[in-house]
Amino acid sequence: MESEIRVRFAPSPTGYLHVGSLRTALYNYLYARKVKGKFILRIEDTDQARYVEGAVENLIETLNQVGLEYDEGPDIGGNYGPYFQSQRTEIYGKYADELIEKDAAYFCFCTSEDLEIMREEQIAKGEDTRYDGRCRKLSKEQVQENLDQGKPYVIRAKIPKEGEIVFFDIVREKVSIMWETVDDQVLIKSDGFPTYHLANVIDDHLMKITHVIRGEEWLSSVPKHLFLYNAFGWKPPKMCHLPLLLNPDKSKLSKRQGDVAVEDFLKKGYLPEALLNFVALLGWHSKSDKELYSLEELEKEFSLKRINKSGSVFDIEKLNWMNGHYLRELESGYVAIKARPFFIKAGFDINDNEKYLKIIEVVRNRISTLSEITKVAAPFYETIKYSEEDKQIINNENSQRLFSFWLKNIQVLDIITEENINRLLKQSTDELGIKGKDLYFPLRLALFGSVHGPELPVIFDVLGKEEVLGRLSKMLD
RNA sequence: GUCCCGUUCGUCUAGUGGACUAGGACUCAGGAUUUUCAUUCCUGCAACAGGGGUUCGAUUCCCCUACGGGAUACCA
Repeated sequence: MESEIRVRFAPSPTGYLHVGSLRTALYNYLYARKVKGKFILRIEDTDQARYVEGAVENLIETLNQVGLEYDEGPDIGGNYGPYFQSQRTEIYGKYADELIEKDAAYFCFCTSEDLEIMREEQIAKGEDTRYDGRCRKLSKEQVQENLDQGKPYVIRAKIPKEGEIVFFDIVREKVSIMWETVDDQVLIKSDGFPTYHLANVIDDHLMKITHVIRGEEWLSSVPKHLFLYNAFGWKPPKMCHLPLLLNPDKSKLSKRQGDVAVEDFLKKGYLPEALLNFVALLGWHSKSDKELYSLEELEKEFSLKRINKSGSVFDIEKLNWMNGHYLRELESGYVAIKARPFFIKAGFDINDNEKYLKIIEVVRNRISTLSEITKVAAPFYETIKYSEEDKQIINNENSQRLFSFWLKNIQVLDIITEENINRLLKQSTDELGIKGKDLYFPLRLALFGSVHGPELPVIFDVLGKEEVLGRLSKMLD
């Protein structure tokens, strides 16, 4: 089992699942499934200041809703737990000590005020703002003395001052960075918690992670991480940095310019199938021109090698189209289930399941998100309100003759079939001399409240004889 | 500012030196189907950031410039 591929999705619980994170989670998931490896969820909650109540539950809930199942994680356990970093502080402390022993890290007693002053001086001199390493020079005795006095401290990485580090990223290929541009990163904060950089390296190693697949914003941190792997004598995982998701103005996708929370998309009536498919295409493309994929198909097709390098704009127009596509193509029973909350919220009585399913079938190809569905279905549930323009058509002499004719002829019918309707349509033309728009528009207006809309037999079928009669007779007032 | 990464139609992208009059998808425009609308189908508009090389030949390789983004925290 040494060769088993293990990847992880490691979000910090700051409130909700971001669509960019969804894409990262998806790629991790897909790669794991593709190579029959393991997909792990780990919560990076080392920042106590950013703790958000309920964020983890929310994150897990959203992941469940879109169907991204993980093999190990905080709520389901696994052999490499705990999966909350906040529950692993002792582990990090131990390894930090090891780093000190190996002279790969050092105690730093600078206060945030000290740092602030240092930074201002550097800016004034036009220098780069980096920790100047003053605490590196502290002797063992001085350090011990400070420690004994109970002075607050952090532990910093003792990053090399010269030379260059070259590493290979699956997406970026060769990347090289000069050590002198890398800061002496804080590893253990003064509250005793580790920073992301330390925790992530230790956990990835302990959890036997083989591939780190994450956003591009981490690319410049890789040297810090590689430094740690090297100091510990560990083999680093393969790196794979994903191109960023962008706002329409090409800046990093943010809340300010629209929805970014997956739960909000779900609430608005985007289907998991569409969300996943759409997001999969942001940065990845199969060899073929195929763009419509189910999760299962993606699991077979996906490959890290075909991830591209440049950031992608999150184009809501295409998402809308894709969502509409799934609304039309997926099994109608499934769409009916997904649509149910929207009908309930609109106050529509959907207890008549047969009618409800018929309506779903009618309206689902007229919308791109479920949030629009009740508006389209409303004429089937509510009393129709007419505009002045509508009333003109309704009160038109021909229209009135038409309504009387249909009322009379439908009353005598046992059941309304499509044949019946077509026959009456023909009779309307033959006997009343009404045809074309003069025929269809008034009828659709009477029964559906709009001159445009579904085919007449469909409307009759959904409404049923009694309701059709009721609506027709209302026209004669 | 510094470091790193990137740059093909408006957007998502195909393309790894000749098969490119640069292909697909979304959007948009036109048409067909339909009593209407929606769906569906067809057609069209639209791009290799710029400049130097390398080469018989560059979208493809190298360099420079421009532009964009990311990172520069005791946040992740």
